[in-house]
Amino acid sequence: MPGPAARKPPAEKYDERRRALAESALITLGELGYAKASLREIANNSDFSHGVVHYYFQDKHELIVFCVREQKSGCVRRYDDVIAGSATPEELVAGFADKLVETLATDTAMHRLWYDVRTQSMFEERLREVAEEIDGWLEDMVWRIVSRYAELAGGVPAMPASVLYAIVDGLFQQALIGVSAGRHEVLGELRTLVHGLLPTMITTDVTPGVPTPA
Amino acid sequence: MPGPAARKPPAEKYDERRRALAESALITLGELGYAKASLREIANNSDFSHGVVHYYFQDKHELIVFCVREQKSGCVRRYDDVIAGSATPEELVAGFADKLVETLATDTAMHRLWYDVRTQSMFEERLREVAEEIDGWLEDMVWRIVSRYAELAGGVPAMPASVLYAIVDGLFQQALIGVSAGRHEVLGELRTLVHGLLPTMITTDVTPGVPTPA
DNA sequence: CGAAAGTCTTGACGACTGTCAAGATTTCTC
DNA sequence: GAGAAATCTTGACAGTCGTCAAGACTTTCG
Repeated sequence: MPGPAARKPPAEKYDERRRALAESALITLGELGYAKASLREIANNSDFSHGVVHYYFQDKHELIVFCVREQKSGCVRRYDDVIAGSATPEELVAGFADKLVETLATDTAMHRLWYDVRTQSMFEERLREVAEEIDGWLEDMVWRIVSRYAELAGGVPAMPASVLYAIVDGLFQQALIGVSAGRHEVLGELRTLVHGLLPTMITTDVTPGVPTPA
Repeated sequence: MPGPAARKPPAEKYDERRRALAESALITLGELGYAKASLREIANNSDFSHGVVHYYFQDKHELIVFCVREQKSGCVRRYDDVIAGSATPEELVAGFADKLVETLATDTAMHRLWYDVRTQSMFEERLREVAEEIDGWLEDMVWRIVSRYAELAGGVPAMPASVLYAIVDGLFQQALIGVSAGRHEVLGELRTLVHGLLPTMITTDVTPGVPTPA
């Protein structure tokens, strides 16, 4: 009985191939989006045939969820270097802004796909789990950035993590829409914006910030 | 030659029916989203048959664009009453927060659809025009709110319109995701958040805000 | 009333979708 | 190298989709 179950030879070979298929799929997914990326189109832009998907994945849904989770998992990790490598608040904010702008310009299609999946999760229950998981990763990432920034600047975050993330996400998404529409000047604007915004996200004296709800 | 061209009898009858069809379509569109709402499903949830769509609209795309533009056009207008009816900054911010929360709870499906269309506009060029148009409406709306708030409070907006909109939109979208997932407590949190956030969006003294990019 | 214009329903079309089974091909093991 | 296991290809399946044409029904108007 062939299939994904009962792996005998080094199961890593299987996982490796699985990952390779997912990486190929990401190209088409990022280009066409969740709804319009068919398995045949995904296979055409890769070295696989359209039938092999069901050898490595149960169905299209499992493939896409795997792809997005894998891609976003690596994306979130990239910011840890910024935190670890910054000794001053100025360094940290510059590193953060640069990374944001860099990934926005480089991985445009991947970010499009993420927002697509998150939006579809409002219509499809099956996507809700992975969307909430990744949203959590991103919120934690923003929180780590702002927390460390506050620490270096001798203050504390002025807003709860969910609010910080919502603001950064709103700005990033608007910039992504701009880049997707060909307005590449938004890249520089986003960098300037982050430089100006981060100081307002912490409290260094008695100035009150946005109170936490509930 | 029957068809949308060459209207003789009161053309308003035609427009009226067109609008009625669009309003019915919004039900299904809001429930299933842009991609999964088929013309047959749209017709099933209405008094029309699936073929009549091409009598009033050239194709599915034109129907959806018409639906979303019509819906959002009315949605944006609702905030003007808040501006006109508020005599103090506190009244304005309370009215704004209440309207946001109210429409979030009442028109959940419509907001889902809007974010869906805007996200799809990053993949489909044909959607870009209407998405940018509506984004402009919303940005103007937020700008009018904050401007009037600043005026009443004796200050000026601390950030450019695009940034104000991106922040409000980020918070609203995060709340929408929460409501769609059944976490209705985010409604109250959003209200509290807006109350705390609006004062930070204007400058009443020499405190500098976020500088405008470019 | 009756003809013409407007409105709508029905059914069909080709294209596309995810899925899967049958078998070809490759890789591994003894 | 033979046989077995793993991997992959191919082709077909049942469904769904947007579109449209043919004609039925309704309204308008002389």
